[in-house]
Amino acid sequence: MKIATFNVNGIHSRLPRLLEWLGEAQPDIACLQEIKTSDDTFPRDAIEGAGYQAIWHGQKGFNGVAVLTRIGSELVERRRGLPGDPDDTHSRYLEASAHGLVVASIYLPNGNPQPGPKFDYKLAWFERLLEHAASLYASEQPVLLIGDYNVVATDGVADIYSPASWKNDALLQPEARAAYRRMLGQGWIDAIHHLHPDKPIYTFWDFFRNRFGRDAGLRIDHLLLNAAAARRLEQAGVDRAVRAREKPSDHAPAWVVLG
DNA sequence: ATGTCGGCAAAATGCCGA
Repeated sequence: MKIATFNVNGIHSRLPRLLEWLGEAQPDIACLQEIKTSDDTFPRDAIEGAGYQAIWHGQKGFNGVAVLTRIGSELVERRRGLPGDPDDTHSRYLEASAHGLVVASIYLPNGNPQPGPKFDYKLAWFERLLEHAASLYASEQPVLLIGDYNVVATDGVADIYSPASWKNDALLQPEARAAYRRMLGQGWIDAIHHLHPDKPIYTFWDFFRNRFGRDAGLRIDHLLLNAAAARRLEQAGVDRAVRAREKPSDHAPAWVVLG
């Protein structure tokens, strides 16, 4: 069973790349982020043409998350949006049951510039995620919280090519890292780190300054597994070739295989 | 400070968010 996450950075512009990747990678479940579309303009027909059904939580112009599974398999929405703030208008969380798993597509706020209200929102959103994640962790069902966490866990080369030019960025700030560590402290396993602890396996390369060409990448898309899911973890990786194609997203798909 | 994208409003360029 293959479960993937892909920040597409605009599902309309990225549709050729997305369909091509679905055909090649054949994930059983795919979580998408930054679909940047209203609910009524989600490209359902094109995705069905590739053999996938979807649920989505859209938003005009920004954010937006989706969960895809193969047509005919289980896909039941459990929750859209995190509890804890009824005034939050951003579409950043979508949780589903699929293939006997609980899976959530997560688009954590970027938080730049920091300090400031956007960084405060990032930390407040993270607190809501932590609270909800604690209740999910204890599930006897396998649970996967996967997506763009917008956090570089450490300054190590497995997480970032070089922290120097990012040291003031929201993705590296101690408060964001502390929140991510608290997720791990609940017991969640960071699948890529767990299977490849010392290897640079980046998921994002900024469009600026030829950063993909120089492999100046960051690992910010994470697949967090509860104990029931981690017991079944067999493989984890990143489809970095997708980032090298024409009109790519700035992220590459990341995935796990569960037995 | 700078660079490059996607998407939007609204007239084709400037804005925001990343």
